[in-house]
Amino acid sequence: MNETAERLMDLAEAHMRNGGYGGFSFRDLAAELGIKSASVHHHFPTKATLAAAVARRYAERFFAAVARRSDAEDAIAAYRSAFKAALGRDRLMCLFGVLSVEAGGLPPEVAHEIPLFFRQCIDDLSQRIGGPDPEARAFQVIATLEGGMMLARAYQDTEAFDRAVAGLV
Amino acid sequence: MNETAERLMDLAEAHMRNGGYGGFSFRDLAAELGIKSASVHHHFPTKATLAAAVARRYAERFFAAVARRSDAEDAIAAYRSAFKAALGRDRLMCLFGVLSVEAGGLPPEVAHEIPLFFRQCIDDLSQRIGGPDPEARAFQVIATLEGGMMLARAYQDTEAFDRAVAGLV
DNA sequence: GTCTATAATTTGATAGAC
DNA sequence: GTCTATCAAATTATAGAC
Repeated sequence: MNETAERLMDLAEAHMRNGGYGGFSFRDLAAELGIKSASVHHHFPTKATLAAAVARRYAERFFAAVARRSDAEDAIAAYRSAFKAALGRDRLMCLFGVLSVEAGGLPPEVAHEIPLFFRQCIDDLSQRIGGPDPEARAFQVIATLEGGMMLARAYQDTEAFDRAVAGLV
Repeated sequence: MNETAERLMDLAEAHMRNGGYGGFSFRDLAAELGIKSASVHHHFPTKATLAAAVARRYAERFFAAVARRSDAEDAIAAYRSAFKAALGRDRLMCLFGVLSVEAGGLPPEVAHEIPLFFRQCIDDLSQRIGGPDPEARAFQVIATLEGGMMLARAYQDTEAFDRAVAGLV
């Protein structure tokens, strides 16, 4: 993977997680990188291709982060930490949270990635936690974390996330 | 309020809750109504004006529905019912959930409405529920409900919402 | 790998007739 | 209140030179 291609994915990811799929254009990315939009098409033939690649990379990194944290924390705490880290200082939304709500207007190639991410979240988390109905609990945990990110954006305050997810562990 | 204007708001709301603010154009609305896009501008001068009006109407209706349900249910159950009703058969997202994740790319006029809705949710719910820290609990409930809607969209299955929110009451 | 140039389409919006 | 006509800008994407 080329370094320019990776920088393009970084920029596209940040834009999508802040303003959605329709919130940026190839010209935006090009301008921010100091090249022309035609050059962006050299790395990613279409916007859908780019977005799908960004989604796959996001999922890969996310699950690697969760696995890394699972050494020191229990599973729910690991997911909570991973979501909190994704929120970060800029209060960026989870990429797949964005894609879910915009799903009805996305190219099929991009929408295709959405259930893959959430199924892996639920499956992985279900297997790691105990209790009477681990799958239902996993749904609740992921929902609360995604909703917590949303509230942090609505309030423009990371503390809204902390309040929303404090009761999880 | 004109009947055509209201139909335009209905269409715009459905589009936004399915594909986001960028997921429709004035021409789309006009075609679905059998008129021309220039006529849409007669009712709403700009797209931002229309979206802000839709947001205010959505909030008004939502809180009216919650209040109606609060006669027969406790507060958390009333909010859960209202969110479930909003999700409906078409698995439409909560409008303000959509706007929150897209906030970074919205006209200020539209983004302005976002915290108003969530503050009213949290304030109202906090006042109605008991427990040691009702505000933190309200954050958790709203987050779980919004995230539950998101999961229902991701799975294309309303039952994902039910599983996510089952443990709330 | 980047550029210039450009095509084809869509978009938000306006002017003015009926 | 709706229409025709139109505009200016933006968008995705392609062709071909360097």
